[in-house]
Amino acid sequence: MDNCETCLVRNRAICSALEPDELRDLSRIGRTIGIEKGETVIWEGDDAPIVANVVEGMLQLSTSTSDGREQIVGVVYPSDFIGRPFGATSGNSVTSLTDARLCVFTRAAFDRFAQDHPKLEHELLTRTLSELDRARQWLLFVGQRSASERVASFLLEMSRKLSRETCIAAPVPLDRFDLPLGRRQIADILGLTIETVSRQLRRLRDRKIIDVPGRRTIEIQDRNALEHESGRD
Amino acid sequence: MDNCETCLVRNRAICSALEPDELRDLSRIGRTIGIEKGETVIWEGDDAPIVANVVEGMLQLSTSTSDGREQIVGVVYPSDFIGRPFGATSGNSVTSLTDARLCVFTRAAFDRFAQDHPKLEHELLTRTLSELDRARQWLLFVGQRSASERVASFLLEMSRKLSRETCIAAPVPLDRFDLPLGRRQIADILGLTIETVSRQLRRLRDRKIIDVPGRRTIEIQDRNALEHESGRD
DNA sequence: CGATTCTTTGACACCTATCAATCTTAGTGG
DNA sequence: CCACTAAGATTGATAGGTGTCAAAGAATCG
Repeated sequence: MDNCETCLVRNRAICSALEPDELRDLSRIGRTIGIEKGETVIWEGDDAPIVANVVEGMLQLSTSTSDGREQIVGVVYPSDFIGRPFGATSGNSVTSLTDARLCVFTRAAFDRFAQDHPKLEHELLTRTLSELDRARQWLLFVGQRSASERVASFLLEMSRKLSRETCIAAPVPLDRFDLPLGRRQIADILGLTIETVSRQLRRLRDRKIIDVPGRRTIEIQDRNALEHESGRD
Repeated sequence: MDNCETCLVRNRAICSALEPDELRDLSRIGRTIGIEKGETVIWEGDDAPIVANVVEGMLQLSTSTSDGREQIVGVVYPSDFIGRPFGATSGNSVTSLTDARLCVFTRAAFDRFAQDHPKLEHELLTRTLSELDRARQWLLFVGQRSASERVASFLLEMSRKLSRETCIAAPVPLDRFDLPLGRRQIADILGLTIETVSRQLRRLRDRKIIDVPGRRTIEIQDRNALEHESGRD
């Protein structure tokens, strides 16, 4: 790996659990790669040969059914960990939604390193537990929320997440931002169709809760109303 | 705890990662409790004071929305681990669906023990990773499957799970079994209403794929057809 | 520009939730 | 042992929300 010292996620990724010298050891078995939007780095069903930290960008975790439908089961952001260490096959594909940078390790090397560094494992464990909670929260979301609630929640989440990207110091939700995803992807994330997403955006626009000046630009005009639409979560 | 030697889940729960002497140490900080059907042992939002292994029975993990709807986000079986160690608040309630037996630890004691036993943490980590995969699989399920697919899958899952309960050695799916759940609970698990569940069961019965001799008894008459209904997963 | 891709919009059908009534079962007390 | 009751389950009628299909409208890229 190039230089952990200047790494954007140095203090947020699992590496934060390590001492400087341990970090140097870890850096020796990893390397940073750039990937393009749309690239799939891990395939569902493979026993993926790699694991990685997300340094920059946004990626989707997805599973598909035998009849071709696809559901996005998670979205990961910088500092999140991807891949399935310790020898089980990956249950989902990982595909980048935007251009991205990853700090990757071969699974074998990572497994070995983790074995010798319980602190790292502990950190990974607490993260995984949180991730599990998030997944279950999402379950609630997809299982019981109406299309309008889903779209509203999605916009709010984006507004929060994107602000972290632009300005880590002051995570104030943005009122205007560009979606890094197309309608197709939004629909897959929310478990809806593109048409329904489109119609819901229209409805929010008609009611002056948001504006959609460009195809991918969102401007939140009435945040309270949007939160109300989301079902207050 | 009473006696790990005779414990039903000794070889399947996280304890399986420990040596006999370590196990004895762990047993000193835990104890076995019986709980009744319907009892809630962990409440959503609390920073639950306990964690536990499920020894016997079936419990649900659930989250509820501000407007009172409830979604079951997971079901746990013997040998599964419940609770949220390492100081975060629990994102969901844990309620027993049947009478059950748990092997409980105070969170503080468990956290301390885990710190000194990386093997235990490692085991917990791999389990949590698997659990995460399961949750994401379920997400696909709730997000994209029709009512008939959900009910069919549910019956198949039950047929598998219940056979493990009755005969650990030979996990052959049962063709006739009693559901430990009422319609309300099934509906919550599947993200449907009780009426829809009822109608789907009727439909399967009409087509001679299953029989429902008693309110809670299911008899699978055409397993292939049922698997076909489930969308083959 | 022309072509391709993405998005919006419309009409329609279908699935599931909702509401309401009936039927069944289990539990209770006379 | 038999009403009686309350809870659970089934069934029916209806309405509403989404998906589907089809077409038209923007935007992007060569």
